[in-house]
Amino acid sequence: MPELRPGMQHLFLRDEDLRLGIELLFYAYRDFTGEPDRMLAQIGLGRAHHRVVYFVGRYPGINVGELLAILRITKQSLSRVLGELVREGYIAQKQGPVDRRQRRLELTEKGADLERRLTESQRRRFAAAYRAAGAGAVDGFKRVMQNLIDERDRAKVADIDTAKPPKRP
Amino acid sequence: MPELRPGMQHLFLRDEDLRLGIELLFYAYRDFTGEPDRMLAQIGLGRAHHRVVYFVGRYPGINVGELLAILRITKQSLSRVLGELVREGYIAQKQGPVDRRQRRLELTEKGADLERRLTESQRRRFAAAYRAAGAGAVDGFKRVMQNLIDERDRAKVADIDTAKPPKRP
DNA sequence: CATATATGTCAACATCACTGTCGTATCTTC
DNA sequence: GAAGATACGACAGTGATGTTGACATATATG
Repeated sequence: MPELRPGMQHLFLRDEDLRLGIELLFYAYRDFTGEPDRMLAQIGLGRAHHRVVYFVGRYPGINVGELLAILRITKQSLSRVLGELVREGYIAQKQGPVDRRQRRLELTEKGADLERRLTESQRRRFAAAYRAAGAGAVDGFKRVMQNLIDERDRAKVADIDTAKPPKRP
Repeated sequence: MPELRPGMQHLFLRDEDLRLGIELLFYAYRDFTGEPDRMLAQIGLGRAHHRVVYFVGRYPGINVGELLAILRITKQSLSRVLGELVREGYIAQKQGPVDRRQRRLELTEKGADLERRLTESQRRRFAAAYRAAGAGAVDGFKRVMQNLIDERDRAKVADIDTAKPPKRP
C-alpha cells in the first residue's frame, strides 16, 4: 500500500471525504463480487448470470422488459445470458397470463439452489458488516446508498416497510 | 418495476435486510459508473482506464505492483491499459529512485485533467448523497462499507484522521 | 554467484457488453 | 378489421476487459 505522498490531491477535507466515498464503493464492490465470481467460474458462468438469477429469484414471474430495466443492459446481452440459463435448466419460462407476448421467468429448483449458494456468500458478508458496524450505522448506510442511486430507481430498492407497492409499468 | 409477488424470498426480515444491502450496492454501483463511462467512451477509453488514472492521481509515484494490489487484476490486463495511457500521454513513468526496477507512475497535465473531469461526476454524486442523507448517515455509511471490504485492505481506505500511515510492502 | 523480485511481453481465449437490423407474435386503437 | 405499437428473439459484427501460461530482462539481495 502506497503512502500518501506530498503532491496528492487533498486540497480540502471535503474533497477527501468525497474520495473516501468513491474508494469505499470501489473496494467494497470489488470484494463483494469476488467470491460468487469464483463459484460461477467453476460451472462456466459469469457475473451476469448471477445478476439474472438473483433478480428472477427476487421477483418470480418477472418478464424480460422488467429485467432489462433493472440491469440496464441491451436486449441482446440479456438474451444471451438468459438463453444459457434457460438451456441449462436454471430458469423456466411461461407465457404471460394476461399479455401472451410476455415471457414470465422463474427459477427452477436447480436455479433456486444456485441462487441460494451464490447469494449466501454476499449475505454473509453483509451480515458481518452490519454486525460490526452496529444498528445505527446500518440506517445511515441505507440512506446514503439510496441517494447514490438515480432518482428514478430509488423507490425500486427501499425498505419493505416504507416502500409503496410499485406498479407494473 | 415488478411487484413483490407471493412466493418471493423473504422468510425473515433479516433476509430482507441483507437483500436490501445487496441490491443497494448493485444499483448504486451501476449508477455511480454510468456517467464517467459515457465520458470515457467518447475518447475511446473504458472504465479500467478511469480506475488507473484515479489511483495514479491519488498516489502519485505509485508503482505497478502497488497498483496491481489495489485493482486485483492480472499484470497483463493492467499492462495493456497502462500502456495505452502512457502512449496517449495521460501518464508518465520514471525509474524508481531507490529500486531502479520499479516504474513510478504519475499523471501528466493531460492525465490530471482527465481524472478531474471523470471523478468530478462521482464527487458530485457523493456530495449530493451525503447532503441528502445527513451527517450522521455518512458516518454509518463509512462504517458499513469499511466492513464490507476484505480485512486485509480495510486500512487502505480509511479516514485520513484515523488512518495509520500505511507502509510500502 | 545464486536466487528472488519488479516488470514487460507474447499468444490464445472467455465474458460481457455494444450497435444495427430484421422477424414474429400479440395487443391496442381507430 | 386494418394500422401501429409493443414484447421478445435472433443474426452479424465489434470492442473492452479480463484470464492463463510461458518467457525475457533488469535489478536487488543473500
